[in-house]
Amino acid sequence: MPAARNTAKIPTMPRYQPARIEPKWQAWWETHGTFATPRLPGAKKAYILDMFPYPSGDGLHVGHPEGYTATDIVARFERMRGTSVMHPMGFDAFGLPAEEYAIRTGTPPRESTQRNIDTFRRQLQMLGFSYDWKRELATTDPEYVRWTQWIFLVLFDTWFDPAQNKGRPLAELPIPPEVNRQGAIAVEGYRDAHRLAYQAEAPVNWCPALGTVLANEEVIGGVSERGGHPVVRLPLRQWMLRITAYADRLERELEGLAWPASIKKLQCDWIGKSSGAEVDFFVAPATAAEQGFADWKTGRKNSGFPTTPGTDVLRVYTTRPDTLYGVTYLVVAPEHPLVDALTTATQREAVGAYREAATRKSDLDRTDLAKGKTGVFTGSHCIHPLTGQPIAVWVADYVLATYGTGAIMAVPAHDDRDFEFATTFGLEILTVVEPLKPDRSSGEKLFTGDGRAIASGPYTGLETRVFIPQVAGDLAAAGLGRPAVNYKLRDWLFSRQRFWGEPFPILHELGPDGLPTGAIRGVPEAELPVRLPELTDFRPGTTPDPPLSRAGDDWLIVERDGKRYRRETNTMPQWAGSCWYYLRFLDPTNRSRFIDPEVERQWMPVDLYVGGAEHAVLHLLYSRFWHKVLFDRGHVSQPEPFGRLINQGMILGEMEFTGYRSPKGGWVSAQDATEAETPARIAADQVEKQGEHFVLRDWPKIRVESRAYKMSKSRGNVVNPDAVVKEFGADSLRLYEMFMGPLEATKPWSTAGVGGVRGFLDRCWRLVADERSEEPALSPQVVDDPPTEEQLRELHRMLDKVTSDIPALSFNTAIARMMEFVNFFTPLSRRPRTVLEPFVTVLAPFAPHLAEELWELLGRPAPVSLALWPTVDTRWLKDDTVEIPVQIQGKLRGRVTVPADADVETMKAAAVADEKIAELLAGKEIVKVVAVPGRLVNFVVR
RNA sequence: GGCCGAGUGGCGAAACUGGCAGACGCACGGGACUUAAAAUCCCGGGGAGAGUGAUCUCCGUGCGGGUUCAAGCCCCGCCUCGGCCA
Repeated sequence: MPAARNTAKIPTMPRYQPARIEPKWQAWWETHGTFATPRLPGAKKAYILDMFPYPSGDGLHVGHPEGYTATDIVARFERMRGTSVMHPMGFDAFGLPAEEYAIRTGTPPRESTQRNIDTFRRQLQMLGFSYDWKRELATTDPEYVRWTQWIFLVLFDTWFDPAQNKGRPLAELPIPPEVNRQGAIAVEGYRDAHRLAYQAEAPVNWCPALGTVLANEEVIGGVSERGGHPVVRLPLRQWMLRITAYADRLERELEGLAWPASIKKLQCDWIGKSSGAEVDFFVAPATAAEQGFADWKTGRKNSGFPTTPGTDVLRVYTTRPDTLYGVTYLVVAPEHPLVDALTTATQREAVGAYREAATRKSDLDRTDLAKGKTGVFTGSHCIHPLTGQPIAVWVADYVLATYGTGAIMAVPAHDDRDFEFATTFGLEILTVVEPLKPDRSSGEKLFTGDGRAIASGPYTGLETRVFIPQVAGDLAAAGLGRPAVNYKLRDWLFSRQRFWGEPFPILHELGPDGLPTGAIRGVPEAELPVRLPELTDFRPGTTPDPPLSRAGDDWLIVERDGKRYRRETNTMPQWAGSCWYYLRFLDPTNRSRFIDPEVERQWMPVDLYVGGAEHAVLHLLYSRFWHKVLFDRGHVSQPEPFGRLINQGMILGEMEFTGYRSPKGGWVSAQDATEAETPARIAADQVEKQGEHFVLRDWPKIRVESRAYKMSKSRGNVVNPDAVVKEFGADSLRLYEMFMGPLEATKPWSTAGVGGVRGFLDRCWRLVADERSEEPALSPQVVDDPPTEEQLRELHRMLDKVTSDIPALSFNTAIARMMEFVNFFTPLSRRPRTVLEPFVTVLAPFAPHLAEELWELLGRPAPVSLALWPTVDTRWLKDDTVEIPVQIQGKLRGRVTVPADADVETMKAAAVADEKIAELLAGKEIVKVVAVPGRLVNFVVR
């Protein structure tokens, strides 16, 4: 009994208990279908989309909820303003990590993927996001794969018509008569060669450790982006997507998008449009070169510039045709088709060895400026089209076969790489451009900027930007060259030799001998999806032969129309599923189409797309490409999928202080630390700031480093959302992540900061709830008094700020303003209900569980999540009077209070009337008075 | 090396179009309540100096210049850090 009395002494106050109210409201929303989205939007729609996550085995990290909370706030806000909101979530579930995990543990990928998805879903639901979970999808769902494969077949059935600058059905591809004459097989070959999805024998990045071919962008510094395994180059039959055909549109149509300028620029640079000219250099025959060149030049004058170069010329691409007179040698890529023809007998051995070595290098190794240049002379010369001089032809791997024409004219005086190469091999350097303004660095032989031509025959004296079009025109007129545009963008290597991806819906015809004939056909739409076979061993092999080729004949071999076919055994890359998921969300259960056109037309485009900047280039570029193809083929109504894009910043780990211990013991100042010293973490209370740096409190001579690091398992600074929710609640996590700083900024985590916003939520609770009652009850301080003018002013200013900050995604300042509101009302013993109710309403998007609970306490019908957003009464935004600063010579010297709408004269009069100002102005001549209504008065005196 | 972004109190930050620098929060200090502590509520915090005092003066947004009546914000030149690309 005494024990019971003891516990009773500590009152069981119904404090703010997130662990109780959060699951309660999540269940309520689910059973009431609160966030279900209608098939078609009403008068106003908002499609608010997160980049869906890859469900890794580690579960959510705190970076995920940052963007997700931002979109959730906007979605909830828009809903409360009567907008039809589409806010779905799903999972990007194919891909390497799941497969690696599966191989490691022997679990089929589908099982581990499903487990990971369940974890992610649980964590997302625990945070109270207002997704319409009925629309959930995973890229691995057979019904989703079906339509991914269907879109592939659209690409397979599309050719790009350069004349119309759009993709068209293959049936509309004009077949040239000479192809037609060669028969049906030739026609099929011609069609296959024009498809947007085509096969090519290409040197690929084969990674033996991962057992797959990787895209160029997945290879970093000669090793795989994932895992850091070595990559070698091998020729292999691959599926390619002709994204280069859309390079021009992908670049130009960026313009109208509300995307960060930096992202647009990244995409633009990735596409890498350059304009310049193609120029033909006549290959000098061993004998009678001069006459041959003269004849060729005459012939060209009459015939013009041929579309494809013959074997008598070396065609180069240059962005600087104005430097033509500075060419001192030519370079062909090791893979260039003319290498053999150009190589003389004496050089054959050296060139052969060089080409062999080049196959073992990645493009990066070859083009990296930091690495030394290599090359071999072919023994041949070409004739300079304008000067008639013989120019030596070299083979060097800094020229890529896949860029431009695979050959360049080297101008060492005006190009970095040519300069380095010429210096290495002692080749001539001819200066033909000089800077317009001779600058300090003259004497340097290399000048890559624009300037004025020198030693350039008839063009001498021209400025670069005049020279280029002029010489390009002259070359074209002479049949020696033509203006040309090039892109850095390569076609997209779309096949992977892995198990855990979408199978290609492609069949390879087999001849009577059981070998492929080369003829291919798509799997009929009605037979989709092509499912992955059940494999007991899904490991990649040691050769590029894909795991699917080990499937039994029951999967591998099919018969159609009396012919035998073998299924394609490559799988699609992880990007495939994420290319179109935003479309499927709109109509996730449609069994007859990938999306209903009416649904697409009414919901698209995505109005707000939030995700990490790591997808700035690839995902966004690939999606745009697919979308444009679907647009061209009439399957979607808009040319671009994502209207407004925001990249949320990275969340770093907690701030760390690092000191350095010398091997002898004792500390070494951070700026003197070397490899010999061991870094050690130091607690925050052991350091203090001294000037620019932090030092040890006890040894102020010892500097320490202070920095926040990226969260990583190895560093042990990963913050787990489950733990944060357990300690502080989901609303606190949401609110803290939004309060940390601007959404797009990189910012360090602070657990104390989470406690801070939790404190705010506690105060919100106490503002409305009675702490002393045994059961949750309304505080007696909440009363039906009419609010005072001052209270209305406070309310409407807060409302105004929050209402304008949410669409601007300035959540940190919106929350700060709500805190001010709470600080204002907390001390009041009588808090008018008519002020608290609108507050709880605007709190709802940020801390939805708490808001629902307070709403219920206030006796209002749930859910506040769908309550009407309060209207700002602008009457209360303006004060009658304002206090404005008065400056003299721009320095603050006093303040005066004037009517808010005071004009310039009134303000001046009020300022000079101020006792102190008058005193300071006495005896001075007023030269000028600057008065900005409502802002300030500034006297300029002499 | 190139491109992009950022440097503001002890810390995260705010400052709308060039107009009172530091809102809001953390941490810290003080007070009220309490036997005490926790919790809560209230108050105070850029720096230096002067004054018994309400106050006053000077300095202050990475560094050096510039434009302007007025610069955290615009211009020129640097430094440091971060991200992406090479």
